[in-house]
Amino acid sequence: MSPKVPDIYKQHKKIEILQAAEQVFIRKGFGRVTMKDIVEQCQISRGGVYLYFSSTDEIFQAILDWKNGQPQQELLLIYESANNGEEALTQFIILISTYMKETANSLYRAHVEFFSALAQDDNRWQFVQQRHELLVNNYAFFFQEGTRLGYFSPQTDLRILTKFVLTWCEGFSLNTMILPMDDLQADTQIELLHQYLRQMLRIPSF
Amino acid sequence: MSPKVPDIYKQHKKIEILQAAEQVFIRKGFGRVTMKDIVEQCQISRGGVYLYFSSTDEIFQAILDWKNGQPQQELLLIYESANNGEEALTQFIILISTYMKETANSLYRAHVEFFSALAQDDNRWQFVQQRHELLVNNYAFFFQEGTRLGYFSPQTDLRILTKFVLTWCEGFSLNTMILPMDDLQADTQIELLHQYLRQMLRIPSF
Amino acid sequence: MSPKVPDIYKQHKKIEILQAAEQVFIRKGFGRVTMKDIVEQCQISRGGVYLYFSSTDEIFQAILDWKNGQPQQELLLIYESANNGEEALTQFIILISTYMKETANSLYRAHVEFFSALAQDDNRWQFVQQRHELLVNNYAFFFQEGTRLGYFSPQTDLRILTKFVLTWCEGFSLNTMILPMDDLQADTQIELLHQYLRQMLRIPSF
Amino acid sequence: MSPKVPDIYKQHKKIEILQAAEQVFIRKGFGRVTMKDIVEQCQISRGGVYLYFSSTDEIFQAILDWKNGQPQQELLLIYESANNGEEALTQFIILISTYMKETANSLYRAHVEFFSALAQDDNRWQFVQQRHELLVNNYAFFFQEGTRLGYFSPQTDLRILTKFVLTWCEGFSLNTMILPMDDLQADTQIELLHQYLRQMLRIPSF
DNA sequence: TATGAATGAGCATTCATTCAT
DNA sequence: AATGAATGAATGCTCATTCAT
Repeated sequence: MSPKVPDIYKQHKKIEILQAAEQVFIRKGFGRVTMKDIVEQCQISRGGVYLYFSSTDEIFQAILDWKNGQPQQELLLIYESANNGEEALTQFIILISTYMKETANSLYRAHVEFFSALAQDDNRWQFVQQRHELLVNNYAFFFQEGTRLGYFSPQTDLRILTKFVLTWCEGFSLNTMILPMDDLQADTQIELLHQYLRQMLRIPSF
Repeated sequence: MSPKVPDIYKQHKKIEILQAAEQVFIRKGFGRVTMKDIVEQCQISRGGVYLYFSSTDEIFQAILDWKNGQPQQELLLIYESANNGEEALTQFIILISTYMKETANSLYRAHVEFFSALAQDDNRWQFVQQRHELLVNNYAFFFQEGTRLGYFSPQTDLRILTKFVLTWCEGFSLNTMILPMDDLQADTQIELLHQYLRQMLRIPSF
Repeated sequence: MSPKVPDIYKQHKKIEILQAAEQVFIRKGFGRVTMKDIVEQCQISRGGVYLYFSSTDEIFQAILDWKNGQPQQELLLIYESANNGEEALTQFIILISTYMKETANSLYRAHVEFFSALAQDDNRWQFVQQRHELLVNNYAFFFQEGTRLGYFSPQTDLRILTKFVLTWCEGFSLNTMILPMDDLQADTQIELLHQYLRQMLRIPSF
Repeated sequence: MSPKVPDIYKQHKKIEILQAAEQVFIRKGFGRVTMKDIVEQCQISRGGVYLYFSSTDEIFQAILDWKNGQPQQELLLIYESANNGEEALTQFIILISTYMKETANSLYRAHVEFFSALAQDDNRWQFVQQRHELLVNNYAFFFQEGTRLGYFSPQTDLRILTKFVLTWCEGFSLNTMILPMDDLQADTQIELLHQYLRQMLRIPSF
């Protein structure tokens, strides 16, 4: 009756499956992925996968949870190398533009498909919303920390500014999926964002 | 020799199907829609629908084409009622915020799902890209017209500004699908956009 | 009540359909032919064809009947140019080898498919058998006529010899469909048949 | 790691399906057979059959392959009981006439339909041709063996004679499908073949 | 725990046939 | 007589899910 196999083993097996499944989702998006795809990538039997997860939905969500457990530390590392607001902001811009440009070959495609396919009565909206909340907190903290360090003198509420920026980033990521970089004029757009933030954060000249 | 039933009839029938299908796509998104759903909504027989369209993909694309055939005239109507740049911009903001807030219950969800599910070797990317191009042209024309009328004195390239704004709008629409308006702080974000545009278009004070 | 359109018109229309359908059957064989194929080839409406025939089966059979109405006169024409048994037999061999080699691109393929697909309880076996009977009669008559003319001195019953020859021809036609002429060694085989007949008909030397 | 269910099991299951399918093909010919028919005859689920074969075509071809794997040994067994050419030839005639008379209730019908329905661009012609080649080799070997044993003194190339005989047999099999034995005068025709072979093989009188 | 053969519900698609015009 | 849009039964095929081993 008592579990013979310790939870740690189960956890390990689960992660093994998630890693394999992630590759599938990156490759095929969300909706076209079948259990067969995942099973084949895992090198585990059909029934085996079902012992741990009972649908592609569940697996995908588990991947997102798992990834959330590895929060972006990179943002705050900026302050270890930047000596002033200008430098910090520049590094910030470089960082997020790197993220955004990767979307075409990342889990992002599947992610967008996943929640745009969510039925309105689905009970996973909460999950999606919490994820978004975490993201906002993470980014807002970057600006707050910059302000605390005297790098930024924001002329507006930082949380709302963060949301504004993330909204733009969301759109940019989406467009990255659709358009060639040229059509998007990616770098010029990013430069506009850079200017905007420089101004909104009223970075002291020096 | 001449067709008893003119092409206009076929066109009408097609549109009948598209209208029904649109309801289905709004309700269920893109990927979960089956021909059966559409057939049932149409009140036409299985074979009847196949007479006009041969897949959900084709129907969805036809809906987008059909909608594209009714381009947004509203943007340019603004200049018929607005007396100065400030008024024009305000009306512009109101208009797009209306559009964006509607996304949750519109075809937008299905649209996002449609292209995020597009396989990389799909030959419909071109279609999606052309659609985007049209949108950019449409919006850019609004700003150009405002400039020609002396309402705006843009301090930056209008086309790139348009893209920047549309990028943000894309993100906003997406977030509208995910988040309750409150979490999104929709109006406050829109206000930020308003300020940004007011400044970038250097609307002359009066 | 009385027919406004004379039968002659109906006949003409029927033959129009049969001619078109024959092309389809030659191109596609029997089983893969749909009413749509025939309708498209005819340039007549779907319903129009149904006024005259109600299935592909019926059409195919009508084609065979129609063709049967044009019996092979060529066999007997041989006696108008041949001056002796040897010449008659040679012309006979040339004639049938021509027929048989044509099978790949003729109605023969469809014909074989048609009756091999005939269900055992089908009431069209009789039709097929009558057709075969006609064929035997036609060929037997050639040999009888040759005998009457003193060209042949058959050492066996002519009717059974005819059947034997036709059996071989049937197999040869079939193989023509399957094999390249080279593999079949067509001409060498035909030469064997020639020799066999020369002997069985005991063509007087001269 | 090692498969719990060995390949032998899969092979067995395949053969189970083929046996059931063969009954269906014998009963219905080739073209009218649906997967549903085969599924029902197998007493296996729809998906179950698809696990092993993905179309009726594939199944039919597998049946032919499987049958080919059991080559006709009977021909050569003749030489174990026959004491001279006359006896060998007589047994040969009896054997093939038995084969040919069975065609009406055998797979032959389906076989004829199968290849007469083959589209010209089909890649299975090769398969059909190889099958024919095998058949020729098999029969030719019989005559060669008889010659080696001194039973036959052929006055013509044995391979071409084999082809000639097989051509006739093909036609006879076909006619067996179409005609009642009486109309065909089967035994009399076979007697003609017997005489012909006796002569061509110049069986030494004794 | 783990396996993978088997299941069968469910959707896509075709096509002979009808019928209002 | 002729049309061709419309029908819906029938089939092919896939895939999530189960279960005996």
